[in-house]
Amino acid sequence: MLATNTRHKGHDHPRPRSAAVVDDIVSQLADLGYRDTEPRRLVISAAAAQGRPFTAEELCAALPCVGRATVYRGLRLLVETDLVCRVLLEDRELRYQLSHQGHHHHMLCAVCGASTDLTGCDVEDALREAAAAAGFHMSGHWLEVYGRCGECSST
Amino acid sequence: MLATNTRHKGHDHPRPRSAAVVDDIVSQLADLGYRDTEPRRLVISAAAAQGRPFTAEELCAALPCVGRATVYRGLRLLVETDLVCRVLLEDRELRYQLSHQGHHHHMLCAVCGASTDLTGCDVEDALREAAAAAGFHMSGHWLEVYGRCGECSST
DNA sequence: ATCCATGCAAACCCTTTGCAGTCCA
DNA sequence: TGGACTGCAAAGGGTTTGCATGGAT
Repeated sequence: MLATNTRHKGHDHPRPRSAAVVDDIVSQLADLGYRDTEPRRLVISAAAAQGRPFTAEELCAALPCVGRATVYRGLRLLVETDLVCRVLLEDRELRYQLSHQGHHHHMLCAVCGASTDLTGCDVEDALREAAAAAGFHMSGHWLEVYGRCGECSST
Repeated sequence: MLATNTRHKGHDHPRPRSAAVVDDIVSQLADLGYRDTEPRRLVISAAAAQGRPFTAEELCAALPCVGRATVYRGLRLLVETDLVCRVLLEDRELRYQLSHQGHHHHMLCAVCGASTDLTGCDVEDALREAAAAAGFHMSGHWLEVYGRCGECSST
């Protein structure tokens, strides 16, 4: 559990990386017509501060000053706008994480809980072909990969 | 919705296919030390009668004489013993279906709701390799394929 | 005769919603 | 200023659990 807590609203000194991330997300939301509000920024900031996929409940706990409904609404908005993606653990627990945009999948470490993007893999095409071979027209899919990340494998 | 309602305990005439399925499952459960009870058979039978992935709630509705808790417990037991597998729809609704055993995935038709097994596809190896390339040791995965089945594509 | 399995209802967890007040644009 | 956003608390749905009863082995 890294204590990677991000200082929010540090508009004076060289701001922590995550502040830029928050600004970026807020501006993307603004482009879509969504308002820039304090609670919203807090949600985004807390989400960005998480080192690994988090639950809505964890965000609520991390933001005692923000209403639970606001956290959920914020999260939903972020998912809908593709800024945050959902991650499903093996036990079907639903978690979230900032999206690195574009279609990709996650490799979830059972030990440390970290999520690593799975890219450069054409599973998708293989899937589509296999489905087509069975006369099925694939339009989407859901994939999660479980196991151990490099660090946790070596220890 | 076929009215493929199985006569339970019809040990007289040539029994419907599903009765054999039920007997088979019950005996597998027996081997594991689980009792052969009427409610349990009803749950299995109802599950076998479904033409496509079903929800726990649907089973409850189909079995008004069986307690809701019993349906849920039965379903859980069947999943744990690998006799029934879970299916996750795009909207994250959880459904179930009798397992055709062995590892496989499902192609879910958005139109008719049918589920077809996806086999003869080495997605798994491709995945494992792609993960390994990133230093990740894959031990499991979750995959659902969404789209239209052959029949629904042609219409 | 055991102990597992059942049924009911209440408890639970997670998420959404209604509504009045607040605040950005 | 108006409409979006927020917070609270209450409602919601889907699933699990406690406990006394019933039934399989």
